[in-house]
Amino acid sequence: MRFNPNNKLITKAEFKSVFDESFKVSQKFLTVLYKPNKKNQARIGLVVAKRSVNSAVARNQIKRVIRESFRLNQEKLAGLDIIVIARQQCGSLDKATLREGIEKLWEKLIKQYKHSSP
RNA sequence: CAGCCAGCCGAGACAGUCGCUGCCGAUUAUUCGGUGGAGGAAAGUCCGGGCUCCAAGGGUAAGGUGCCAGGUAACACCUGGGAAGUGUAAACUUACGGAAAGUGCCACAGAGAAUUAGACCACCCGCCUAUGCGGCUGACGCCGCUUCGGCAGGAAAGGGUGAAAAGGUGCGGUAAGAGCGCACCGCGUCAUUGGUAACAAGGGCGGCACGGCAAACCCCACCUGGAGCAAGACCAAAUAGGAGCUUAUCUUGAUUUAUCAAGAAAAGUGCGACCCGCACUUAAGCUCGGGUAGGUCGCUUGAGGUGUUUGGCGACAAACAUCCCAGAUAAAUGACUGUCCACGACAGAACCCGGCUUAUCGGUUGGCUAUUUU
Repeated sequence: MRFNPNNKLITKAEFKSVFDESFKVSQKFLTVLYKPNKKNQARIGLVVAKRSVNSAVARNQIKRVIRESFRLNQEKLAGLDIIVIARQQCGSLDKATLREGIEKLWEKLIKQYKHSSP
């Protein structure tokens, strides 16, 4: 399974459309916004604010873990535009906990999505 | 063993699987193969440059640097030297120009704090009063000494205050003292010698004048135009209207009723600190095409690295040979599994260099110093 530029949200407009009208799933460290995109692949955008995670190394780490997890799970998420927002305590987590967290969120998201649009 | 200085290395090592990205090649329209892919600080953005765009002139302001010589593209950096200070030493530290141009400040304490400094205690001479003792006298008294107090002086040596009390130590000197005199030290000044210089050395002269603060204003010398890659250049949807050129405004009066004469200006913009000064714009007509989203370039071959030789105490420079070593753009350089060990710090390029500063675990190399022991 590959991870292409096609799988990314790039422009301001794309981000804005998801922020404006979306469904939300969250837990303590992460928030996920999603919106159907009428395509047969998933697209992801990452938001890790400098305000919430101070260290650049930690920011990179978070993005890499989430992107890797998305790559492995993208087939299940096909047809959605997704934005993952890191919350404040995220910088203190280790990789394993973070991966576990994001995987649980994917499951929760899929459940909610299928329930809302049968 | 204790310490000082200088340097080097590291997402701990190896293997496998799955990915991301620049370039090259093939295939061709999305894949495959090869190859490259974070740091010593990539950080703070504190200095100095390159590069890009903007800037008509004059003046003012503001800021920076500050022992000397050199290095450098340049510097607030580096090297060598001087001076002062710290340390037994190796070494380390220093905003290290001017207080004899002017202004200002020197709290508290203290008697007195900066230009004739300053008598609180204690010291000394004199005079007066009192007390005691001694001597002389028949007596009144007189004289000498002691102690206490007062008055008028002398004196900057002692005590005390303070960050600092107006050269220091010693001897002489004196009523007590004092550069009052002398010796040495310090200071000032004059030339000499050594050094490119900062400065140093010894010498002559001067009894000493010139307190500290310039990280207070200030003076002197030198330097600085502004903004930054979201710079800037090019291509270019939807929507919305921009730029250039030509003619000019208002009030009053006169008449030939669309002409003449006189008077009067305002606001904004630009010259990215301010002032002066200057230029342009406002309404109408004509002509012509640009800008936003997004994309491409800028974007990595450079004051480049490595090696050798030569010059120089050194920073560094020159010559020759050789190498190409991240270039992303919501932003790549990663994830998982296994084995082993000393169980892994600080931390992520964003136009590029040279420095400084700050963060930081562990390993390792070389040189040097002191003490103890042999």
